[in-house]
Amino acid sequence: MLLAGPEEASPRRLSASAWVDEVRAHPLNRWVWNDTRQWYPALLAAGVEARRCRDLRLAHEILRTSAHVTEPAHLRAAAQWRSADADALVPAVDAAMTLFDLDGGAPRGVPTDFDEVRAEFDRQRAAVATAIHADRLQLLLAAESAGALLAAELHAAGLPWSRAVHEGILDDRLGARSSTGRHPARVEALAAEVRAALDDPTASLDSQPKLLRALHRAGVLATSTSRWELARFDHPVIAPLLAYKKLMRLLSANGWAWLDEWAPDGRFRPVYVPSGVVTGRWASSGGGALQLPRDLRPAVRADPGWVLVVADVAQLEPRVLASMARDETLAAAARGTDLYSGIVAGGVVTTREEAKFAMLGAMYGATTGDSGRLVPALRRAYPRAMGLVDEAARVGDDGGVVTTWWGRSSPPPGPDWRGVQSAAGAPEASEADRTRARRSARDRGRFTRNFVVQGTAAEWAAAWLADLRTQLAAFPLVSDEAAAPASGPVFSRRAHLAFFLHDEIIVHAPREQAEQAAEAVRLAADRATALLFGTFPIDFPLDLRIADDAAKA
DNA sequence: AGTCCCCGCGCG
DNA sequence: AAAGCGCGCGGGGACT
Repeated sequence: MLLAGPEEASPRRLSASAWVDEVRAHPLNRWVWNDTRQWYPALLAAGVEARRCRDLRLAHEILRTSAHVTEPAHLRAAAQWRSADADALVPAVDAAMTLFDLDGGAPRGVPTDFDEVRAEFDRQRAAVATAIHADRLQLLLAAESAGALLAAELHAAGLPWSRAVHEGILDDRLGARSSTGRHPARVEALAAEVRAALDDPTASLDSQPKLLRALHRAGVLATSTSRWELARFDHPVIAPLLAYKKLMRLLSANGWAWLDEWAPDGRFRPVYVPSGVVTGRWASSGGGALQLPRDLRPAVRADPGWVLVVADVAQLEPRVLASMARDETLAAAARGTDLYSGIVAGGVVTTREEAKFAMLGAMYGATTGDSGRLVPALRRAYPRAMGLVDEAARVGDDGGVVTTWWGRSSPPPGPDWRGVQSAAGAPEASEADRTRARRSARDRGRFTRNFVVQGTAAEWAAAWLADLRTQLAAFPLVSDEAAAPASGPVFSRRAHLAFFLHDEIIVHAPREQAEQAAEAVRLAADRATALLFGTFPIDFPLDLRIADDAAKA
């Protein structure tokens, strides 16, 4: 059951087939539905695109907790719309789903009943109407919903993936694949080297406790087996062991098994989870889409006659911070392409690396080490920007809630956190109680410090994506297959988004649309900046290239 | 056999 | 080299 139609008109009930016809006839309408994941994959498979929507499930989550919503009581009472309660019931995106299911499938997840869907839409409109910064919340809900559409489209499109290139990298790095169930040749050779250096022919290298004991027996008194700690030791076992660990990582995370499971047909199709992170960042599920190793990027390869437009934003988070805080000094340092060089040019620190670690330290809450040591210099140079994150940390430390530019609020502290704090305040509290409470308050302060920046950066990225997606939807189809019966996503015949990772996008484009797509990417970034920050003088420069593969320069 | 947690490492 | 934020995943091991 769907609630459909432009929001100005009165909602109507539609059968699935009537709805498909309706979407085709009125592509510019905004469709309101309970949960994009429940309907859109099947529609895409049927060759139907939705241009705009309101995803009530995602919007509910934002509005229920936003500090800018002054009257949340009705929304909060509608617990059936909470994702956390409903998610366990939502079928996997890839579940065999046909258009018949749209009418007859057993309803699961958030409510599908027409009247309940309409009631939730009304609750949300009322909540926004009385909210502070209602205009920003509207933008957030629109961007969030566009993200929901895009997530389904990205999955349907897939990231073009060359099995041959991937296999070539594996052969090159790991050596020949064993046919006898053993590790590949180079991995086996390194394992033998490690065991020889340990003088322990049966040492187990893949079990952390066993490896640590074997190292101790050989005189390497490490406390962990992490790469950073092992690298400090001067012992013949270290070099082959680190090499072994590196190769084993490639083998287990992105080896032949990964290739067979996640890119069997020349497309990598992760499940994207918009707002899967509390800050509003996307998460992903399956295949490790958010952790594709740099070394494997050459395997991302455009189809014949197509190219990739690969673009990322340079230093997105510090630029967002400067804009939120209206810090014109930091914004001036950010002018041009490299914010960190701008900080050095301002005489704040002496090297680009120092500028980078100081800025990361300021946004993450570093207190010790080189990073923590450099933060005070930044605080002196950019009091407005640093004041914003310091204040966010103070609020979190104090048990409060912080909110992004467009109105997404951090979760309030849970009962465990409050329990630790109140225990430390009791008369009989021990020093250990107070220490634990201070540490937990600081931990939360670092979280809220980062939340406002990471969350607003996610909003900038969402605005960028939504604008770009709309632009690309107007590109002409390039093949003459339009006359053929619809099958598969329509957008696979024109430039379309194929990947998104926090501050980076990949567009897969027919060669003749490449320049136009690249221009759309740039224009979308400029519009996103204006949409969030108006006329504040800040640059969000893109690193953009058009290439056959996505290898980093 | 299934479930949970830890460790380590990949990404932004 | 830097230890500060947010994730997902695979492997091992402890437990039921």
